[in-house]
Amino acid sequence: MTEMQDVSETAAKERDVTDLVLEDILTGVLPAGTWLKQIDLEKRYDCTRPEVRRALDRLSQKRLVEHVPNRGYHVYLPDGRRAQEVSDIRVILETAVADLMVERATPESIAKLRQLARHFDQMTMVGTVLEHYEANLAFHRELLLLSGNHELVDLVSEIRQRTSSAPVSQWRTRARVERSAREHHMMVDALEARDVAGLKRLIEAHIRQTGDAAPAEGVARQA
Amino acid sequence: MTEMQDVSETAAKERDVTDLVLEDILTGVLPAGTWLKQIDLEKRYDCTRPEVRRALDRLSQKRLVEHVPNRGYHVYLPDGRRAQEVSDIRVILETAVADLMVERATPESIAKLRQLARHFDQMTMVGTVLEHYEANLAFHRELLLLSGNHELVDLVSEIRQRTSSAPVSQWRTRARVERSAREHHMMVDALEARDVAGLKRLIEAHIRQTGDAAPAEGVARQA
DNA sequence: GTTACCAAAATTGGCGCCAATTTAGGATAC
DNA sequence: GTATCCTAAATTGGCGCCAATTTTGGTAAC
Repeated sequence: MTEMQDVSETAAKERDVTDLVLEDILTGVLPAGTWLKQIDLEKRYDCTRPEVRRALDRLSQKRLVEHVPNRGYHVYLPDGRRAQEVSDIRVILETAVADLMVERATPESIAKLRQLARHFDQMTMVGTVLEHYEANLAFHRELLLLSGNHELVDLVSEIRQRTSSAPVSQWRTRARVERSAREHHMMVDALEARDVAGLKRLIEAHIRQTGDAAPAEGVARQA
Repeated sequence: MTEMQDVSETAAKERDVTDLVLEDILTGVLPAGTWLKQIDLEKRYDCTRPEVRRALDRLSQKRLVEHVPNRGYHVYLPDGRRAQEVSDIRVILETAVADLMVERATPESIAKLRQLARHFDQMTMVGTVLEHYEANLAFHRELLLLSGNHELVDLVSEIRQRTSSAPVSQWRTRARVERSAREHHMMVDALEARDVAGLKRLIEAHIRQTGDAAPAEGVARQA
């Protein structure tokens, strides 16, 4: 089992326990399969028993941890099929509104997206895993926000968390991260050029993390 | 405020409190805006205080009730824009996999869908609001299941609950319900005829509850 | 040496009490 | 007669204790 000493984060004292546990799962501090003992969490986050139980209940509702009656809670083991299905859903949702995003993009929103893409670049160099993760989240939130559908933004943020360890562990390789950073800028380019088809292709490749986003440049000249 | 007497449902005694409250919200027993006092719920469902609080916390995570600190929980007021956005999301998701559904449909699955559609018809005549609601849910679950994406099935079931009172209250009109029943059968027809475009059109009209199942070329049109 | 059983330690989870905050009603002052 | 303040009732919500179940370690029997 993983070490579970009290880390005494006085700065993070006031934040919600659920978020703290969530962060530690997403950043890989609590690896998949780990049994989350209530006493350990109580000490680790310096909180009370009911707070721990509320957090665990919420996370099990979000399907991030599994609850086994009279046995406890443990972090979900990576499920290849489920991860694939979540990716499929994200591709459907995020490409479906590509035309809306292009339609509603303004110079101001494009500038903001560029800034967020650059911020992600910076976090690649200096920044914790969590800051990096949140920078990525912020970029995609802002991009989706262009669709005008706030529920969609929240929903994607939600299901994105469902494949916890998989994407974060993939980020461990620097090559992968650097390509993600480049793809962010390419998406903003496609948006600026009002290239819907190219944007869709980029989004799909970005989510699937496959290499083939090749013919984006060629189509970009149209419109 | 609504009456909150103990209904003494001995049959439903063993079920989870969360589901019981959820049902009462979805069926309109607890109308939008109602303040859910913990003491009342305790008596109504014959359960303990912690159980009530867990249920309320879960429902507020699902965004079905709103939590106001030191004030309590109340059923979310209907939000037209949000309902519209959820509908848009459902249209995107359910039409996106129409081709997969046609591709994977077998004589057996079509027969099962027919049976579920007929079951919905029956519940139109004899059956409580809840049974009716669940019959509808069962049909759509089975239909979506054809896509092979289990996560998608769960996700749609989830977001379907986010517009609680709106769809159920619309069901109050008999004409609306009867058209829904007819549309179910038409969907199975389209599935059997392997008519992907027609199926998509039907699904969109069914979700949007608009009469025109004619020319819906785009996927996610927004007002 | 291995297996089965029993007991002790640990962990989960149900439940109720009490403090803190809010709300409503009444009394008093203007 | 009305507005304001103050008090009392009601409600929320934090917290800890204890019973029930599981796990683990040791011992004895085969």
